[in-house]
Amino acid sequence: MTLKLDKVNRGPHLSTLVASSISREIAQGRLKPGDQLPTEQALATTFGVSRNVVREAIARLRSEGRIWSQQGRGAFVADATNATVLTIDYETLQRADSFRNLFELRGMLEVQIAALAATRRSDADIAAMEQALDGMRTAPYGSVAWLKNDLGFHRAVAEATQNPYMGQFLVFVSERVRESILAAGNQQKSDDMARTTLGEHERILAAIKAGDVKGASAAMTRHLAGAASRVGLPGGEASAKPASPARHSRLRKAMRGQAAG
Amino acid sequence: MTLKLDKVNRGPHLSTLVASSISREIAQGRLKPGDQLPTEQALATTFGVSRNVVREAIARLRSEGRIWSQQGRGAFVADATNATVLTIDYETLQRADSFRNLFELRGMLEVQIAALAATRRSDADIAAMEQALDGMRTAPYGSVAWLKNDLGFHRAVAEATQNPYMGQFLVFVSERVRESILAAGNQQKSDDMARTTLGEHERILAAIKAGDVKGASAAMTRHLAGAASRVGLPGGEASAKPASPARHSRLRKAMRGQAAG
DNA sequence: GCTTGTCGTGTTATCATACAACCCTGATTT
DNA sequence: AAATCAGGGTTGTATGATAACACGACAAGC
Repeated sequence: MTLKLDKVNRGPHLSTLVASSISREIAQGRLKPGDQLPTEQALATTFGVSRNVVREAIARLRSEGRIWSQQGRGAFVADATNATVLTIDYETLQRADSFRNLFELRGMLEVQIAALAATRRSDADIAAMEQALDGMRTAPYGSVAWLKNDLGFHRAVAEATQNPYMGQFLVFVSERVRESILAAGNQQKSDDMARTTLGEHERILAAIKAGDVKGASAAMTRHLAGAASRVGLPGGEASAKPASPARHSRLRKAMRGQAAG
Repeated sequence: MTLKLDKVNRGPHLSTLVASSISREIAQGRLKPGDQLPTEQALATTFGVSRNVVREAIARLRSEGRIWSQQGRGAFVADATNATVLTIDYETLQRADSFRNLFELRGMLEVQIAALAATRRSDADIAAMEQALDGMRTAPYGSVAWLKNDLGFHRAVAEATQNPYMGQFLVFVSERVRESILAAGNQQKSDDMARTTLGEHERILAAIKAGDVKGASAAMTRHLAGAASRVGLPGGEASAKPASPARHSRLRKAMRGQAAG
C-alpha cells in the first residue's frame, strides 16, 4: 500500500496511469505553468507505452484544462485557473478533514438553496419534492432506493430555485459527500433515524411550500445538523453560522498540513 | 492598440468534436444510462474519422465519468450521478440566462464565504488580501493584472475559511463568470469604476479583519450588487451574441450526418 | 542594415493496420 | 446435463506512415 503507482496499480487503462502521472508532476510543482512537456514520442518511450496511449492521456488532460497543446509546437502546462472542469480525486476524498470540509460546503449551499427555493418554487417543484418524500417513506432506511429519493428531494429543492447550476453543483457536492461516507464506512441504521430524517424533510417541504424563507433555511440547517450527527460528525457546525471562535488556530494548523498533500 | 486574443480557438481537435457530439446525445436523452454505445469502429465510420480519434474522445468521456467501458464488451452510458467532474461547456456559457444564473450562484457562495472568513481568518489570510488589494491599486482598471489581483482577493477570502473546497469552487465559478462576461464582450471601463470597486473591496477586508460576520456578508453583498450593475446585469442583460461563423475546414465535414445541434 | 522568401527539421494531428486481451455465445465433448 | 472449447465481436495496445503546422536557419533582394 505504500507503493504509489509505477506500473499496474489503479486504472485498468494505461492512458489513465500516464495521465495521473503527468497530473501529479503538475500538482507537485515539478511541471510549472508554461513549461513544455516532453514530446509524445519521448513520453511514450519513457513510460514504455505506445504513442497512442500517450495521446489519450494528453487528450484527457487537455479536456480538463490542465495542459494545452498546439500542432507543430508541443504541449504546455496551463495556468491553474484555466481548469475547465472541477474535479475531486478519489484519494483526497478518503481523508477525514475532506469529509468535514465537503459537508460544510454542502451545508452552505443547501441552506441558501432552501431559502431561495422558498421564494421561487412552482407547483411542479412542490410535486417533485412530495414524490421524493413518498419514495423515502416506502423504502427502508439507508437502502439504495432511499438514498436515491433522498438525493431526489434535495435536487428538487435545488431545481425549485429555477437556477440549473444550483442543482448541478449541489448534486456534485452531495455525491462526493456520499462517496466520502462510503469510504469511511461508519453508518449505522435504525428506524428511529428514518423517522427523524423524514420529519426533517417534511419540515423543509412545509416551509418551502409556505414560502417561508427563514423557516426553510432554518429547517434545512436543522436537517443538516441532524445528518451530520448521524454520520458521526460533531453536530450543528454544518451551517455557515460561526461556531466556536476559540478553535480556529488549532483548525488552521490542521489545514496547513493538508494543503501539502 | 491593445490586442485582445482571449478568445481561444476552442478545440480544433476532431476528438473534441466527437466527444461533445456524444456528450450531447447523452445530455439530450437520446442515449440513456445503461445504453451501449456503438462500437468504436462504427463511430469512426459514422463520424468519418479514424478509430484513434474516437478512442481519444471515449477516453475523455470516460475520465469525466460519463461513460464506462470494458474490454471485449463495449462502452456504456454511466449514471448521471457518477460524473466525477463538474463541467460547464462553453456553448451554454454564452447564453444570457447562464450568465445571470452563474452570477447568482457565485454571489451565494461569496456572501457565505465572506461571513465564514470573518470568523476564521488568520493573519496570513489578511496579508494575502491586502497584497491583492495593493495589486489592484497599481494596475489599470480592467487590465489583466487588475483582474488577476481581483480574483486573488476573492480567493484569499475563500482560503480564509480554512476550507480548501471553498476556494476551489469559488474560483471555478468565478472563472466561468469571467468567461461569460468576455463572451458577451460588453464592458466599459472608467476611473470611477476603479475607485468604487476598490472601495467595496476595502470595506470587505475591513469587516473580515474586524471579525464582523454580518458586516462582511453585507459588504460582500454590496460589492456583488455593484459588480452586477457594472457588467450590465440587473435591468439590461448581457447580450446573447450569435455564434461566430465557423471557419470552414475539413474538420467540420466529419460532423455531417450528425444530429442537428 | 533590414526585410522577405524559402527550406529543413521537429512536433502534433490524423490515418491505417495489425495484434493481444477479453467477453459472449453456441457447438462440442465428457 | 455440465463442462469445455472454438469462433466471432469488441476494446486495448502497438506500430508505422502521412499531413498540418511552427520555428529557426539561411539566402536573396531592397
